[in-house]
Amino acid sequence: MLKLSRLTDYAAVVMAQIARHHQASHTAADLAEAVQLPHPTVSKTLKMLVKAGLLESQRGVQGGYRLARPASQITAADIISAIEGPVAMTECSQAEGECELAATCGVADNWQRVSLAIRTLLESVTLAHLADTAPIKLPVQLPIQSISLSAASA
Amino acid sequence: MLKLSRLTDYAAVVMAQIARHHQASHTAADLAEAVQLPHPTVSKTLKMLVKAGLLESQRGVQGGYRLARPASQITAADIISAIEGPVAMTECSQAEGECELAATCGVADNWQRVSLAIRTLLESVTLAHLADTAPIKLPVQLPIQSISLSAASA
DNA sequence: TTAATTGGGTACCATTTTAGTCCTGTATAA
DNA sequence: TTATACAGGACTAAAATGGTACCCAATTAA
Repeated sequence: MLKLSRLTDYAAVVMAQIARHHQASHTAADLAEAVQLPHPTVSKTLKMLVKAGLLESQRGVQGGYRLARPASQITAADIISAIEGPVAMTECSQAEGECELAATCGVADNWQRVSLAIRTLLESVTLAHLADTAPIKLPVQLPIQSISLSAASA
Repeated sequence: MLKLSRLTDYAAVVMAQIARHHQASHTAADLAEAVQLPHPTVSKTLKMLVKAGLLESQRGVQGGYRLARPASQITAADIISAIEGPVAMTECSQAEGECELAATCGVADNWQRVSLAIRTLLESVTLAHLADTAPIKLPVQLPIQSISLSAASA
């Protein structure tokens, strides 16, 4: 499936919710209500997003969460890595050559290039795009050109 | 991480191995030896690839596995979906609107577009590319243009 | 026709990952 | 000072994943 974990999904939904009302501060309880998910789970997700620097939090009365920067400067890749860690398709495309099968593998390098292309794609999609109810019409063509999967030939 | 399962990784390595010697028939045992993985695991992977129509098998003496079609006509997306099922980033991007949170979600459509872009990218990478020890220099720019993530605006 | 070879299918178990919950602590504003 | 709300971590339950074993089916050559 190559799919996102459920928590990552929640994170995107919650971030979009905050982005649509970015002027206000949102409590975990309000957000949980808005997106119809259990409070503790939403809370956990929010904490991860704070730790990743995508949200800022304020404790106490009138506290809550706000975007740490404009939605146009937060990418899908940011949200995914906040929850799941770095975007990479294979174990070996993140850690440095720790794979003892490297000798017989023969596809590692090319997987890394594919990985890079996907990462670049995800970096070109912003929270502003995701939160928008209109279809994305972002310039995805452009960043992909800069990938061209031959990047590693340098 | 957005990562492939380990079996998918194995599948890619095994497929690449077969692709590099596509004239011969490969037994599960030979392949397991070549890629240094346990025989039963490789065997299981091979069966999935056969079921997906990417490999053909021949039983009996002198039997083994061969590519069902040229490596240039087998894509990374084919291999991934053979093992993990359809390439999709979220639950709801494969099944038809079964998500009861759709009302409060608000990001489903856009995730689907991202999903589509990734799928198209993976479809543009062939087994021939993966098996090649030289860096991929494939025309990834072109298919991406056809995505442009505005496809769903139609 | 029979024996050896090789894949096919299924069921099972162990491990890991994921998800969800709870508890206790800390900061803040009224 | 008290109610509110986030911070951090521990814990548990559930699910997915990976790996193994076993027995069956097909093919071929002697």
